[in-house]
Amino acid sequence: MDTNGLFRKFVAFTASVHQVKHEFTKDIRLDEITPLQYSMLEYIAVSQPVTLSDISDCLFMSMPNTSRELKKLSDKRLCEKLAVAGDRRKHAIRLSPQGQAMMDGVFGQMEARFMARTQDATPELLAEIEHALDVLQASVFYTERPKMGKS
Amino acid sequence: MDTNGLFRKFVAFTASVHQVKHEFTKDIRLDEITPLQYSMLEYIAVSQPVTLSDISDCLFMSMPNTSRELKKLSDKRLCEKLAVAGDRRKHAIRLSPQGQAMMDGVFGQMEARFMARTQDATPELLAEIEHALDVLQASVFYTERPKMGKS
DNA sequence: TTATTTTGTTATCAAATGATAAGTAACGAG
DNA sequence: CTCGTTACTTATCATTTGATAACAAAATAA
Repeated sequence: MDTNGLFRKFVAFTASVHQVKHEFTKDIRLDEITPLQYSMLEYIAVSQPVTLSDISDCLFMSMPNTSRELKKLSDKRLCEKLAVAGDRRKHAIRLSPQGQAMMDGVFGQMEARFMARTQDATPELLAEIEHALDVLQASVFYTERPKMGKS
Repeated sequence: MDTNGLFRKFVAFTASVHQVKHEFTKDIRLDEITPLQYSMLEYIAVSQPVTLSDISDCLFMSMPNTSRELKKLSDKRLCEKLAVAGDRRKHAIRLSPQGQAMMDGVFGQMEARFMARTQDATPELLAEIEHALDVLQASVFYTERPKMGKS
């Protein structure tokens, strides 16, 4: 079968995803925040609570750099480190109310742009889009299980 | 309808795509090349021939920075600038044979990883994946038409 | 022809990011 | 308790990337 053609579609597709994601977010990044810091906030927003190691693993950043950038976010009052019961080395990282408000605003803008692209879609097409997202995430764009944590 | 749920899937999906793309490419980037330069090479490989402005527009880089980084790629003999008939300001940028060989190797590695994820898929699932890529690219992940060129 | 726009270049500077070494505190095994 | 491991921090340095100003050559318009 034409697996090579499928691979080419995969390449073109990932390029489009990168580009569209960038178009959706490029002009709504507040000052006070670098692109890397934004990606950390987005990750925290979706996966909170997280640990420093989670961020480091998922964003492919070294621990020292993760620590440094997170400190800047904490200094800006955009996220908080809470002690974790049971292991005092770890911190549960969450968005602060300000950080949550900021990310709510960002996601709101993104959602508006997303809906602008889907508003003319029929219910059938919407269902198809949702199904397509599910299929691809399950079969191709799944993320390797990171080495699991403990009990 | 649950457009909000769909948007959340969109957000999770784009995050997965970024991550998987990174996992596919992180350890096959040769020395001699920075991440930004790699993204330029990948874009050139897929869209060649391109102009400097094309790269600048599609990769959201300023012209001066695009020019600088492309010069480094040219110095490394990974791409070539050819004169364009009809407009001597423009250059048709292509991969050099060395650059093409390098990108062939990179895409080969990526394809192996892609196939590792799809080798157990039935022909029906493969068809479904292909259809899903088409649907999403047409309805959500299409890129805005940049201001068109000339005649 | 002259003026304006397009396409690209060069130079310079600041900021963001990556990499490494060294250190600390808490946990867990023996 | 001691030792090794985990989770994280601090400091430092080099590289990469982004931003801006100033320029030049070719095309296009007037």
